Amino acid sequence: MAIGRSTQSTSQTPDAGAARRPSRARGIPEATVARLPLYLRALTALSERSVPTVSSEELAAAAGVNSAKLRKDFSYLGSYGTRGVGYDVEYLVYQISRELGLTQDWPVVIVGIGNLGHALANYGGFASRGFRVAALLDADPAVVGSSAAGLPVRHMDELEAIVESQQVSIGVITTPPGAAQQVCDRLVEAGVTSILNFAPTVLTVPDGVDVRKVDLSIELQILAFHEQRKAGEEPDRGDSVLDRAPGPVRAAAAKLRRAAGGTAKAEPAKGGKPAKGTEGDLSAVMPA
Amino acid sequence: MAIGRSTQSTSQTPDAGAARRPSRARGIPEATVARLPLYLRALTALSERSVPTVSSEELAAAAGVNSAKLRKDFSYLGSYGTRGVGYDVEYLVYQISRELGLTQDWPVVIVGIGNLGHALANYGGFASRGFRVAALLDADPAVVGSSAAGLPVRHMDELEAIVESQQVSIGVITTPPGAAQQVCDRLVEAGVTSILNFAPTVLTVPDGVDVRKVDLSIELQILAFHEQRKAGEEPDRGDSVLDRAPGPVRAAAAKLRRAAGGTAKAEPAKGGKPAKGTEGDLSAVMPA
DNA sequence: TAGATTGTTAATCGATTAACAATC
DNA sequence: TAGATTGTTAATCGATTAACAATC
Repeated sequence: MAIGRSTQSTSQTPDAGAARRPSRARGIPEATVARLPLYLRALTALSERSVPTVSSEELAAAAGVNSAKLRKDFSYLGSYGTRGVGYDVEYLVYQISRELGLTQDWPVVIVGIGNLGHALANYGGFASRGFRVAALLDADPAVVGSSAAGLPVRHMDELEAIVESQQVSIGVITTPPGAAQQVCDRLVEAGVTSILNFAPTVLTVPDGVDVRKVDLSIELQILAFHEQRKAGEEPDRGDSVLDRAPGPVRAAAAKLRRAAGGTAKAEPAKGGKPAKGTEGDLSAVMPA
Repeated sequence: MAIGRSTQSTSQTPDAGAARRPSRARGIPEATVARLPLYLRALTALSERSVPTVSSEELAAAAGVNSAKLRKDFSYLGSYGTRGVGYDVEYLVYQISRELGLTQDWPVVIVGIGNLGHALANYGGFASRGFRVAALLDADPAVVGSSAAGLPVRHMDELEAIVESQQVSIGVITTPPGAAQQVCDRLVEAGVTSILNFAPTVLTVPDGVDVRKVDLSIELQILAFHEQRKAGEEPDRGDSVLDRAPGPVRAAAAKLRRAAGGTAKAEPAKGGKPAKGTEGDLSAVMPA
C-alpha cells in the first residue's frame, strides 16, 4: 500500500484512487457500491407502499438501470432473492442498509453555512439514513449564533472539540474554494476520515481519508457538451425522432424544441475565449 | 437508434445510456468529457497566475489525475501540446472551452427556489462559464416575487414563455421529489433538452433529452460504506499507516482518529432496520 | 546534440450485458 | 409439472496505465 498524500477523484468518475481502495475489501466493485443507494431508494418507496416482493426487472426499472446489472450487483451481496419469485422488499432494504453502513448513526459536521450549507442542513434525505448533523460551523462571526434547521451555527474554533466529543468521522465542506483545503486539514487533523467536498477545489488528504466531490458547475458543463452536439446533429436526429414519434404531443414538442433551441445554437454566440476571473467561486453562496 | 422513453443514469456512474449517446459522435469517451471541466478549472487557475505553459505532469497533479490519463484525454481533442515543452495554457483553455461548448452563452432556468435553488442562483461558477440564469421559477405564491441573486422569482405559469423567448435548452430542477417529474415534463414539452436534476427521483424523459443527476445523500452513503470498512479494518490499516507515518503530527492525528472514530463504529449503534419515512425528502430545502 | 515531454501503443483491468442453467 | 425469475457465466466493451518511440 502506498503511503503519502493522495488526491481524491471526482465523484463523477469511478476512478478508484488510493483513497477508495477499501471498497474491494470484501469484493464489492465501486460501481456497484455507487448504485446501492439507488436501489435502496427504490426499495424504500416500495416498502412504503407495502409491496412485499419485487422482481429484478421491476426494481431495475424503478432504479433506472438494466436488470442484468442489478442482479449482478446483488450477487456481490449474497443470494437474497428467490428464483421464480423475486426479492423480499423488507429484507433487501435491510441488507443493503447494512451493507452501506446505514444501520448505524453517522454524526456529520457541515462547515460553511451559506445557502448551500443551509440546504444541506435541512436536507431530509440525510436524517432518514442515519446521518445526524452534529454541528454547523462557520468562520464568519456574523453567521455564528444564527440557526439553521433548528441548530445553532457554531464557530470554527469549536471544530476540534465537537469532532472529538461526538466522534464525528464525516465532514461536509461548503465553504468558498479558498478556505476548503484549510478546513479539510483541520477536519482531518481532528479525526475526520471521510469528506464530502462541495467547494470547487482539489483537496489533498493523507492516505486513509476518503474524499468525494460534488461539483455543481461540472455537471452543467457536461450537459453543455452534449447539448452542443445535439445542436450540430439536429438535422439528422431531430427529424428521425420526429418521423417516428409516437404521438402528436411528442411531435409538437420536438418541433417546438427544434424551433426554440435547435440549429440556432450551432453558431457560437461569442467568438473568442470565454470569460474568466470568477473561476469556481462559491463565495456568493456564503454569507459576506 | 431506439425510440421511446429512457431514464437517466446517475452522474456518479459513467453508465452511457441512450440519452448520453451523442458523446462518442466525434469519438470523445464519456469519461474524458467528465474530466475536461477539471482540466479547465486547473488551467484557468494557471492562466490567472499568468503561467504560459504547463507539462502533463504538472497539470495532472493540479487536476488530481494520472498524467498518462491526461495525455490520453487530450489526444482525443487533437495534438495541442509541444514535445519537450508542454501545453500552452491559454490555447488549451480555449480549446477545452470550445470542446465543452462554453464559448457560447447557455441560458438556464432554475425551478424550485428553496435554499438549494438560491445557492445555485448565486453560484459564481455558472456565470463564469457561459451559463446565464434566464429565470428562477417556483410554484409557491409566497416565494414568487421575492428575489434571489438579483433576479425575481417568477411563477411556474411563465415557464413555457420564458423557455421559448429566451431559447432555454438547459433546466435545473431543485424542487421537492414529488414535483420533479411533473416539472421535468413541462420543461421538456417547452423545449428543454438537458436537465440537471437535484431532486432524489428517477426522471423519465424522451429520447434525445439528457438528464444528469446530483444526489446529495448518495454521496454521503458511499462515504459511509467506506467509513464502515475502515472501522472494521482499523486494526490492520490504522497500525500500518501509523507505523510508517512521516511525522509526529500525522501519528498523533491517526491515533486520535482511531480513538475517536475507529473500532467503536464496528458495533452498529442501532440493531434493526434503519428509519424510514422521510425518503429522499428535499421539501425542507424548499420554502413551505 | 542532449534533455524533456508529448502522443500513441498495447497490456491490463473493471464494468456491462445477453444468455441461460439452476431452481423456486 | 409449467412458468417465472434468479444467480452466474462468458463475451464484449470501455477505461486506465505503463512504457516508449517520436520529436521539440
